[in-house]
Amino acid sequence: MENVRELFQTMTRRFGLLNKNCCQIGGKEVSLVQSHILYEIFRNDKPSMQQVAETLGMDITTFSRQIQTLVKMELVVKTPLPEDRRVTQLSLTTQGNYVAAKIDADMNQYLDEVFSNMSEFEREMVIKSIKLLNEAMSKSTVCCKPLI
Amino acid sequence: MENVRELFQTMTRRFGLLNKNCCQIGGKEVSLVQSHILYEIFRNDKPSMQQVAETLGMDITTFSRQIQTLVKMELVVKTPLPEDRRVTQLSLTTQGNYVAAKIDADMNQYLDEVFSNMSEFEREMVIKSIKLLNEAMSKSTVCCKPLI
DNA sequence: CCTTTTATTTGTAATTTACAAGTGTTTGTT
DNA sequence: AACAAACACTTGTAAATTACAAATAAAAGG
Repeated sequence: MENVRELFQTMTRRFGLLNKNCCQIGGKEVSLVQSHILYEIFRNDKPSMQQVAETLGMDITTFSRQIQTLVKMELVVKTPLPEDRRVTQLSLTTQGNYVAAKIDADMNQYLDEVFSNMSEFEREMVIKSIKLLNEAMSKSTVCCKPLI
Repeated sequence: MENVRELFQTMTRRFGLLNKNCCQIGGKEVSLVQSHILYEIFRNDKPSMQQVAETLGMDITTFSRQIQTLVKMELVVKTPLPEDRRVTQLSLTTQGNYVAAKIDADMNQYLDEVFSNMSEFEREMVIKSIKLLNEAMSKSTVCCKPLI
């Protein structure tokens, strides 16, 4: 069997590199971590700080500071949860939404381009595989539990 | 078509998380970036600074400082290339080799576990898909050129 | 030679990170 | 109701990581 780790290392590195470059939108410079945060707020409905921090595997104090930055950048808004005022709900501003959507679109465009180098059959196989992989990883006991 | 980006985002995040946790070996604490550097030196034969930095998409000055750290940790050795003394060849010390090999083994063990949740057929499909994906990404013009 | 290019390093300063300790809020116990 | 414990989040602080600009040192080109 070939070197499986190498395949994965190459793949994840390529995605990491991509993300690094694709986050300067409309005057706002967004870091890789910040784009991940925006993405999570984008796809969840008013998640709490803890929720997002845990999903991203970030230390909560680090996360707190990142959110402060994003609030200053006017991309994110914090509102206390009425039922439990310890909890902070996160949501995107109009601008934050725009930035998140733009990153999403760029990302999808890139993926489209990548897939354009494949046949229909291959494309479906790859997508099926990624799904399988995600499921299998979520079942693993080694580390990085499900988290979604 | 489903949300392809979401699949990829989840996948790469899971791998990122994994790497974060799997790098404390024999008294040495190795960061994610450092483990990537060790890996590249591990699998290439005496690569130059530039070579590795470019592969990892790192700024050369940042890379230079990381290498300084790894040299201090006695995991990496720098030797000037005789034919061109501007160039620095990188190699692993015995200890560096041990650390890199240990991370590699851990990583492979994790992947084995992940694959154990699949059938033989699925496993082959997934591996084939990752290969396809790497090829397709290397052909993309958007960003992050081949790099290997 | 002497200028230019190339590979790497340092000056500097901002950003990111995380441990420990703190604040404010809710829950549980009596 | 009162108080301790648990919880969600924030700050103090200090180290690690990052990257631009400028410096060094070696090779290549004219």
